[in-house]
Amino acid sequence: MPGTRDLPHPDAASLVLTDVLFALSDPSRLALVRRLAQGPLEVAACQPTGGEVPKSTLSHHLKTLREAGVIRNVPEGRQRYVSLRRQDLDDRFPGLLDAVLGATPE
Amino acid sequence: MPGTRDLPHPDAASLVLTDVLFALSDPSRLALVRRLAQGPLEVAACQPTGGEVPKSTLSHHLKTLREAGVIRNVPEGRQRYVSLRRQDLDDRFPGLLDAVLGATPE
DNA sequence: GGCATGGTTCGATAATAGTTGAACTATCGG
DNA sequence: CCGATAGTTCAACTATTATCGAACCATGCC
Repeated sequence: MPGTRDLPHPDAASLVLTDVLFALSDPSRLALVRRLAQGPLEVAACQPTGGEVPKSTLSHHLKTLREAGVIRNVPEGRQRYVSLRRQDLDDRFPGLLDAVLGATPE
Repeated sequence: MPGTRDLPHPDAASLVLTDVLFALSDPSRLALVRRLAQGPLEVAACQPTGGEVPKSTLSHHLKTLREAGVIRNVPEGRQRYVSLRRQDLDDRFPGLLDAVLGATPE
């Protein structure tokens, strides 16, 4: 029975602001979100540019972002696609994502 | 020599996004920021409505917000005035504060 | 089936953050 | 000067979060 690999995602209406802010408050997670703003990535491609991070560490950050409702993580064949829940975030917290992504890096 | 009671505040240009997001990611701190959006308060008035919190705990939260550049905390006679650094935040991270304050509480 | 691939989950440990009482500092009113 | 007031800082403890190896689980290909 396929589909057992689906991970739980909060639905758009129940996103909690402080959870989202916390998920975005980590520099490595925020950097990933910026990259996801340009399009979905498979998990392996979520590695920070330059440095290698253990799979388990990366997976943990993905979990934090997913449980806050910032990203979606769906199985696709042997891999998984990670994408930004842009529309859901915009619906729930209008302007928030734009403000975060629009801020100058430093 | 008065003025020794001044606490350090980061200047507007050097605010760090992840620090601001982290400071706002705590429910009790965010609740305080919402109240400060309506005007400055003395520290004693920063107590959460209803429950009493030890002074040291409140002071710690104020420190987190101040060091992130979210609030200003200035001595005024025997007390201190706490205010939201709205203009500085708007300059540095346009739209962020509005999005956070505009979000429906739940 | 057997095995490599792509990832999550578990468990342990290290690091960071929150909570609080007590000590301390500064100011104002007698 | 003395005491009360308004808050910060310190130090100790607890709780949450981050990191990472190892175990585990599906999937796809041979």
